[in-house]
Amino acid sequence: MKQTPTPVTPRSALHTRLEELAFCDESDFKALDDLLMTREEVDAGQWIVREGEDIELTHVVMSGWATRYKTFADGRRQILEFLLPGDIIGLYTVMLRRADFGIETLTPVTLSAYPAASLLALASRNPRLVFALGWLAGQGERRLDEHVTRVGRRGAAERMAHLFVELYVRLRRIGFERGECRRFPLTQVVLADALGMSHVHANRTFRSLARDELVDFENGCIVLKDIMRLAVRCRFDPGYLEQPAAPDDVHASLGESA
Amino acid sequence: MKQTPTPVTPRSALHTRLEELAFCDESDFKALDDLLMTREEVDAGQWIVREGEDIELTHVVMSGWATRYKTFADGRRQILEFLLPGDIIGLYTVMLRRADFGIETLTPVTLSAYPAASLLALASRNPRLVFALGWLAGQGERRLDEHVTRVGRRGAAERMAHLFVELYVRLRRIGFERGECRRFPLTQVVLADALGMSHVHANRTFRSLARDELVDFENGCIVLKDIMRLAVRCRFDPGYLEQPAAPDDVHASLGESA
DNA sequence: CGCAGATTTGAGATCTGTCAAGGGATGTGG
DNA sequence: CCACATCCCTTGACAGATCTCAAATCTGCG
Repeated sequence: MKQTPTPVTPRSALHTRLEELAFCDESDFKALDDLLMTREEVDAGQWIVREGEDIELTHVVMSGWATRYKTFADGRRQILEFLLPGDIIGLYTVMLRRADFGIETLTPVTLSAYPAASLLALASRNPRLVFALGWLAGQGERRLDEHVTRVGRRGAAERMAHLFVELYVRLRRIGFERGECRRFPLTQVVLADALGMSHVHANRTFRSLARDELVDFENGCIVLKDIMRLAVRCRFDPGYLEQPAAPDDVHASLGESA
Repeated sequence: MKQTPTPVTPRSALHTRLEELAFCDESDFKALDDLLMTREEVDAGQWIVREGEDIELTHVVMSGWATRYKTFADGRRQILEFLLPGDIIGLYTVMLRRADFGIETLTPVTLSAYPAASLLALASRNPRLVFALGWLAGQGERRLDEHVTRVGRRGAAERMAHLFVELYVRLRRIGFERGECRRFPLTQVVLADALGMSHVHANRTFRSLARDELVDFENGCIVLKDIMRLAVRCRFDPGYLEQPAAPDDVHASLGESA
């Protein structure tokens, strides 16, 4: 019988995502494991990265929830994305050195980290793995694209429903079971900062969804009650979360060099 | 006397940006030139990439303006970013194969393109160049971050002013002269789609800025009249556009393998 | 218990969207 | 050359969405 103290065992979320790509072989996964030897536990509500800080390590979320955000001098805040297990923080922020965003945990979080140069060293020995990580970065950028359209072109209820469905799909994909992928440790203030609205309006919008029995609030957690209807409500198109395989010529090119 | 038919000679914008990085040597630039041999002229208002289309080539904008955007079935549209000379379209969209965004020209555009596998082949011979391109991708992601906060957390006038200043800074950086970097070939509908507001409100907001003599509309072009006051109006912080050098360990690591 | 943080609700002000209409510039065909 | 269509900018009026201010409730915690 397996002993899994956390819902998702460390590293498995990242493995799960890369396995879907069907691109890396055993030596790649081995190299990844070697890269991610370190483990760090962080409490909820803590900073992982401070805005404006120089970054020397690339972090990988192994378990827990975090947010990446920007703040204004006057206190306004915009959450750029939610970081879930298997997400890499600033794959090339390392190249840029300075982070102009902050990272804060929403729950206790387990992190791994590696220095930028390690990844570069890996490039010559495990090019497919480096490519796969770049592919993860590409997925992150697509989600950011969708976040722009969500905030820019959707009404409040549609916007909130859309975020909920995205989070649900992402959680499912990394192996969370039926119950766990519907429970979000999100405060309504956090929700408001992610969706670009006031916390008062976030509450009203949430209440409205709750009246329609699409969501509920239990024990400080947001709970999705009817994902299908939520998806319909916001005309959710999962295209931007899909994980297509790499083109053949890329396969060929990396196959040689491996 | 130089013969320069276009304000920015082909390829120079990309060169200019990479030179600022002070990271690539002559052999890298040579490899870049070889990569970007093709040239394609596209009229204004044309598609370069259609939404949902499979992409097999990575495009680089050599001259002209284009937009990257997403549309909804009901006609709503959100512009994700403006593409200027030296910008690379979907550096790793190639990895993801399918583009879930469209690219459309605002002016006549000159493009270069190369197949994804070429870049991978380059990785072993010119790792610094590939790194530098990734660094450009990182800058793009930062701009997208800022776009999210702009749309999510700024009022209409502040939002518009902020976009204007960003475009100004980007144009300056790639070598446009004083006059040229203040003239934008933007329709107010385009502005509205970028800023996430209705075209009517975009017009009112623009008029309001024009009344304050911050901008003007001449000959179908938006013209910035007072950049300093625009920057003050939106508390513009250029941090996210800065181009820090790569960390030392990255230098060291790539120096060896070159 | 008392505090701190989170949710919830109301009321009024403000912002923004929609609908509608007019004007100016440009291009096309007769 | 004119008539006409098209595209874009502009404005007004009104409806609706959203923000701010304010206050009440609730919950977990020391």
